[in-house]
Amino acid sequence: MITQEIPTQVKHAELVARRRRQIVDAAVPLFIKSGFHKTTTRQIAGAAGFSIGSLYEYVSCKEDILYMACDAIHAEVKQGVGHVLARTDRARDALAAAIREYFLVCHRMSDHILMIYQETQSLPPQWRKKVLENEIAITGIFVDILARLVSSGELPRMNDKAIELAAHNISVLGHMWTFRRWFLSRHYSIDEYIAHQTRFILGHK
Amino acid sequence: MITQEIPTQVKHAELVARRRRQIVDAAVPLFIKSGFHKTTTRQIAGAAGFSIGSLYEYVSCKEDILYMACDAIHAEVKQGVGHVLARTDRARDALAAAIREYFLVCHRMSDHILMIYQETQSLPPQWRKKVLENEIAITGIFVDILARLVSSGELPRMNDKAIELAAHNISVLGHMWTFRRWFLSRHYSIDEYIAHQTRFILGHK
DNA sequence: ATTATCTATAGATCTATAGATAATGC
DNA sequence: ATTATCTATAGATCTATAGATAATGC
Repeated sequence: MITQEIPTQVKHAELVARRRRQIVDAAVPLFIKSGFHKTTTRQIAGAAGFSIGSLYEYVSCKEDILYMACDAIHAEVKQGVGHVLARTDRARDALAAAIREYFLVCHRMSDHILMIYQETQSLPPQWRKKVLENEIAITGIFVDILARLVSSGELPRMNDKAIELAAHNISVLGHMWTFRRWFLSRHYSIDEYIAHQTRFILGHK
Repeated sequence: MITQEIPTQVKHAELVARRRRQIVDAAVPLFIKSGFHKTTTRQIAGAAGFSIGSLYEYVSCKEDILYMACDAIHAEVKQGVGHVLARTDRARDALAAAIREYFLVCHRMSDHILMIYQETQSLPPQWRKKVLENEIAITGIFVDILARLVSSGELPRMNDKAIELAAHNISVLGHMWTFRRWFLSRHYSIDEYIAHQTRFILGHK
């Protein structure tokens, strides 16, 4: 949880968590709309329903807010995809199902994922590192699925490096829907996109 | 050429072109290092070797500089890949060769391509549109190659939508090397990356 | 004379904090 | 009393331009 990582003078821990949630909920749409740099701390405080002074009781700088926003988005993506792993399905279709689930999450959270692509650079190194680790963790879900299917013989043999790269490819092809959406959505529905990309990933069969 | 699109009071056209090239050459490394918003117009003018006053004789606003920078980068990418098309090779290897050439351009221009991903949002709509059109033009190169190979029977039949999406995938998997480089380059050399991705794209054969 | 460049600054922000006020809980 | 919130603002920028100066070409 973010709450532990950013210092605050406020004692009541549950209040800190609540206010920070308010801050994130206020900030994300603003960052999506105007970008990090053009969004002011006053706007965020206003949208969250308190004053600029109070805002700074819960964060130490504007960058903290961006980090909390990125972290919350990644948490939601993880949660959206995570329950796919729960199904201990070993069928080859398990991969297609996981891809579908993940791509639908990317579709639903298109603006949010795009925002992370655009603003990660604005994070201080320590926060950026954490955000990139989250990205790896999400890719890791696909590494697991692929490895399982390969070892059970549902997918052709691949070495670890090939598996890892395939997992990155799946991650990125999901993101592609978000950062090329301005083009893709004019030519493909999300279902068409998923169908085509699944075929592409599984080897044009 | 950019030169025609941005108004200026300066008469001598060749001077305008030269100064704008200076501006772009000065701005790109600064944008890469600090991002668009944290780079000041003064820094750019200074790095270009003239004053802030002169800078504004050649651009009407800071965003113009970003647009010129993105445009110059895309021109270089196009040029780097374009000469692949010149070879009217119809062998199946033509695709592998084109992928290789393109991925090497992405490798060489890693920082530049990443910068475009991060800063396109900061462009005014009219400039953003042009930058995205450039992106489509580059993808178009792969559409052409794929279409040619399909129609000559070197690649299995695919409908137009599948071809177009495959071309986008190639473009984006090249970009992936730039925006996941912090991870990928620790695990794969660019040659390994190209080898794996070529196999992935051509269908895991 | 005309054109290009420079210096100095107007004007507009925006982040982060200090100090004052309001709300809470023992 | 202690804790949380608010108001007001210090301090630091930064973009873009106006007006003065230097360079160029007929």
